[in-house]
This record gives sequence, C-alpha cells and structure tokens, in this order.
Amino acid sequence: MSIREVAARAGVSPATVSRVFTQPRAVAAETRRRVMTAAEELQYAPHPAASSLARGRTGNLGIVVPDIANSFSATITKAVHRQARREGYALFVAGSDEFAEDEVSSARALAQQVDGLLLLSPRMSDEELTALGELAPVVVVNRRLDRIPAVLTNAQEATGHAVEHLHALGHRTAVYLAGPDNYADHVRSRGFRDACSRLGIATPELGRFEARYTAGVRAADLVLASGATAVVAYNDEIAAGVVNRLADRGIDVPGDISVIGFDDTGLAEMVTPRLTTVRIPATTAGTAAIEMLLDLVRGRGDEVHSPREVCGELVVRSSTGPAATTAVPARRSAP
Amino acid sequence: MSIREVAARAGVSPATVSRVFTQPRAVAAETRRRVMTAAEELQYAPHPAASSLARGRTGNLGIVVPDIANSFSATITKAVHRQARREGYALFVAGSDEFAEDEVSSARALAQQVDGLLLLSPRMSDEELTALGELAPVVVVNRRLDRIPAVLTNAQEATGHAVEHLHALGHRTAVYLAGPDNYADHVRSRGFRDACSRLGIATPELGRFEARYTAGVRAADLVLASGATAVVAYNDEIAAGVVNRLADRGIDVPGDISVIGFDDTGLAEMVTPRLTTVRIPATTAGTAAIEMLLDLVRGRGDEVHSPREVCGELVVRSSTGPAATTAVPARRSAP
DNA sequence: ATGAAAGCGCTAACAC
DNA sequence: GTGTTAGCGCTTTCAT
Repeated sequence: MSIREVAARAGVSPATVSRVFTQPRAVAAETRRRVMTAAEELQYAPHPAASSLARGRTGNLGIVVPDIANSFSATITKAVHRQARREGYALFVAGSDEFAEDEVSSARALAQQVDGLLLLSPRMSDEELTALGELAPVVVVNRRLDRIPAVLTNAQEATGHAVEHLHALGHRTAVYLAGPDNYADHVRSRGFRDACSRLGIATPELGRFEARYTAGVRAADLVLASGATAVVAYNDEIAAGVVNRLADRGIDVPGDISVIGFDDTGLAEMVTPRLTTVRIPATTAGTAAIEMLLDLVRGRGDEVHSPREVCGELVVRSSTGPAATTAVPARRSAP
Repeated sequence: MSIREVAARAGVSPATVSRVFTQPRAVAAETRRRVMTAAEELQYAPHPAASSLARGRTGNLGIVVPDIANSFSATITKAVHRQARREGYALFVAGSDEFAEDEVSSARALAQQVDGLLLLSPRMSDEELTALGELAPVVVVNRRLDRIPAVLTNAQEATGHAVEHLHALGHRTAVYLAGPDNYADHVRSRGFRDACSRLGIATPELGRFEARYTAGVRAADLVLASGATAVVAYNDEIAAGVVNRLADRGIDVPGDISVIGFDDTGLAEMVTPRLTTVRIPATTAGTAAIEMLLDLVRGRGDEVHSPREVCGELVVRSSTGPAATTAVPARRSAP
C-alpha cells in the first residue's frame, strides 16, 4: 500500500512512481522531482519482495563456502561482497562446514532467491551440482565440471616450484599433508607427486587433515615419525600447526625440517618462522568469479565460458632451508 | 504459475497446496500425499518472493560486520549463520570496512528484505541506528543505545585482571594500543586506565590503530619509543603484529616487554610466543544475539530486553612475564 | 510522457 | 478439510 500513497501525494499514477525508481529518464524531469519529493516525505522505498515478484529477479547474489571462519574463504567472500555491493547486489552467505549435505541444502535454498550463486570448493556430487546449475546461474571456484562456469586456482606449476625449491635445498624425502577431498587438494597433491617423482624425491603422503590449525598440530607428530625432512601442507593453517608443534617438540624449522604452506593467508607472515608458501590470489579469484557470475546473470547466459585460471606463486620466506645433513633429531638415536 | 500447476495435477485447489507447505497438519494425510507427489514430480518449490509478499515476512536475517575477513567478525558470523540456518533462516552478510557510511547504506538496504538485522560494533550515529531500529527488528553487538536490544562483551573486569597480572609481574609502565573508536575499545581503554590508576601504573595511550596485524607491526616501534615494559593491545591481531615486530627488532617478549591482546582468536595460539589475551566468547555472543533477534522477530517485539552481557576472561600464556629489571634495550644506552 | 489494467506466485480469511 | 476470493506491492504492456 505504498507506491500508491506516493502516487497520490505526487498527483501521478503508481506506474509513474515505479518508473521514477526503475527508469528515471522515462519520466519528465518535473514529474520526477515531484515524485522524489513525495517519496522522501513519506520515507518511501520500493518493497524488494514485491519488486522481485513482478520483475522476476531479486537483486541478490549468494555464496556458499566450506567454512565462514576460514581465512581463505573469508578473503574470497570479502572480495565477492565488495564487488556485489558495488554492482548493487546484496549477498547471502552460507557455510557448509565441509559437509556436502548441508552444502546442497544451503545452495538449493539460496538458489531460489538469488539471481546467481557462487560455490567455493563445492564437495557435492556432479549430479547435484549440475541440478543446481539448472535452478540458477552458478559459478564455481575450484571445481571442474562440464557446463558449469568456473574459476580455478592453478597451483600446479607453483607446487612444482615449491618442490624444486626443496630439492635445491637438498631435501630428498618430502611429505604432503593432504587436506579436504576437493579440487584444490587434488591439484596440489598431483603437482607435488609429479614434481617429486621427476626429481627423485620420496613422497609419503599423510592425511587427509581438516584444513585447520589444530589438524596441523596433530599432523606434526606424524611427520616427525615419517622421517621426512620437508613438509608441504595443504594450506597455511595446517602448516602453521606443524611449525608450532615442531617447535614445541624441540625441532628446528627450517634447521631440522622445512615446511611449506598454501594460500599465503595473513597467517603465513604471522607465525615464527614466517612461512614459505604458495600464494593463491584469493581476492583475484573472488573478483573474477563474481564478474563471471554477473556476466551470466546479465548477459545472455548461454555462452558457457571456459574456466578462468588464476595462478599460484611460490613465496619463499623463512620456514624452508637446507636439509639437515644428519637425520632429523627424532631419529638421531638410531645407530 | 506454479502452485496452480501442482494444484491441478493433484486435483486440489492452490490453497490446499499452499497449506501443505505451510501448515501440513491442516491437510488430510491422503490429500497431503497426493500434493507432495505432484510437487515432487513437478520439482515444485514455493517461490520465496511471492511468499514473502503475501506473508509479510521473508525468512531472511542479515548481519553487518566491520570486516568480513576479520577473525572475530567471522567467528560471530559463523555462529550466527549456524543458528539462523537451524531456525530455517537464510543470512545476508555485509561488511562495512569500518566505514560508517557504508554501514548505514548496507544496513538500510538489508533492513527492507529481512525479518531481523544484527549489527556488529556499529559505528553509525545514534540517530541513524535508532532510525534503523524503526525499519526492522535490530539487535546490536557491542553498542549501547536506549531501546535497541544489545549483546555487550564485558571486558571491564577481565581487563582489570590483565592489568593486575602485569602489576604483579612488576610492570610499572604500560601502554594501551587503542583500536577503532567503538564500544569495545571504550570498555577496554577505560578498564585499562581505571586499573592502572588504581595500581599506580603509568599509562601512555597510543593509537588509534586499525584492528589489524599490520597496524600492530607499526605500533611496535611506537611502543618501544614510549619506554613502556608492557603493552595491552586492542585485539590479538594488533598484539601479534607487535610481538613479531619486536622480535624482528631483537626485543624479547616477554623478557623485555610483555604483550597482552584481546579476543583470544585462533591467532593467539599461533604466534610465538603464544599470546596472553582476554578471551571474548565470540560464539556465545553471536548465538546470544541471534536468539535475542529471533525472540524479537517471533515474539511480540514490544518488550525491549535489557542488554545481555557476556564476560571476558584473562587467559595467561607466554607473552607476559616479569618486568625487565633494567630499562628496555632500546633505552639501554641511556646513562 | 503518463495512466489503466492485468498480473507476478503465494497466502489468508471466509465460506462451505 | 477444502475451495473461493481477494489481495500483498510492484512492474509492464498497451493505450492515450
């Protein structure tokens, strides 16, 4: 009962008021002014639900992430929010806690009330993802699937650099700490194994670990037991846990063991020693994703773009160094 | 054009289909089954916008935080999201980047399309906040204002404990690194000054600093120049920056300078040395806030609850220790 | 440039 | 327990 009141007060029809708010230039300047004045006096603002219903679009976007409190997720969410807001969209956020079932139900629920949906490292099945794609325009980050537009963080090459870095430092046994079973982990794991086999580095693989600090703490002791002199962890949080736990056990990083993380979240610079890590440009990825999504939403969404890749980059800091000439301390007692 | 199709297929009226989805037990079991079957076959789901329009409520909640990527904000957001989802609400998230203007516009935009709005440490003016409160049910975290239901993190006492802790360790000059100009900072600053004056500790105050690691790095050198032997920082991120920068400058923490943070975010345990910090129960605060909001949304929102307080607690770790008997190294060159 | 009118898809009285 | 009916507030042809 509102656009009508404004209309009445301005002495025009509701249609005109509507036009003032949706296509201002279709209204005579003078009329527009009268309407605007009336609207302000009445503190009128268009009712979003009514507008959505009539127009068939909501002006909202949604993003589903594995973990709202995870630094990498949060960085992407922040970038996405910034762009969305700039383009006049509000943003729904949902977290799945790495639980495929919640991910699907959240995504489905959002799909109905957004113009486009962003999925970060989705774990749902291909079928479910495809089905979602029918419900609403969808862009995924870090997942490959035909017909679903994607932004992929390509850490293949950078992971190779990481391994070469370790090799050059004299390491001959390195362990990869696997994270959640997702695209990013696959790429990292594969890049790691490929490079290691190329360079003749032994590669026990440990995990999977949750992508969290506490999991890294736990992982550290397993690493130590493995006898490896170098660790590549799924992400910085795990790497941080490893580094700190090793310190607690009296192991020197990088003196005894070298550690490499992924993402280059803020954390990498905050732990001691500062982490050598493969930087993933999260903000770039988020921005790219939202741009693809908006293209899809606004343009004719017919043309399925090929995946957009953003590349990782090895950042060498202080958690990597020459391999210890003797075995690591934990095994020093051996003959 | 959808509830009608389901109705047709099930051989009932649209109203019955609507009932099946909104008050299932008002429909005969057999009819309900027929409708459900038809709905599934047609992959029908109620249109949220239409439903919102007709019912006058959206099933959505919103939260506006200072910084989406900040660990404390994210933890609260996560708790809020969890509760909201559990209660069947979807959640809008907006970040203001500590910018009052964006905060207001985001909040206003959301207010129209949610059933309730949560504001975390809002910086907008009292007037704007009050106005928002007229637009939609609003609960604030860390802001005091008449007639606006609030959750307050009370760190007054715990801050006192922090200062007593420092005093007991022999510190006689402590500096507070102020953060953003918000409720939490006021409480912390005031608690700090009160306790210091009670105990006869000199209290230069530095800042304000942004609530970020890099600001802490910058702050460290100012701290050093101040000659204080102890630092209480607005939050853990600033404290972490201080600790790391001091280490870079060859200052031992806690040997030369003691550092205390606030929040006990994950970061506190990740830096070296682990931070003594005033734990703020973010998850508790978030959960409490959403519960107040839902009470407001569902109950008769008339009764303005008095603010709910959640209390801080000093967690002593390794970044605090006995005051150096000599002045800090930076001043050691003095006679 | 503006108005009249017909919905968008769903819900909520109110009858039966 | 179910159907009929009248909107929710806005947008958008189609006239004028």
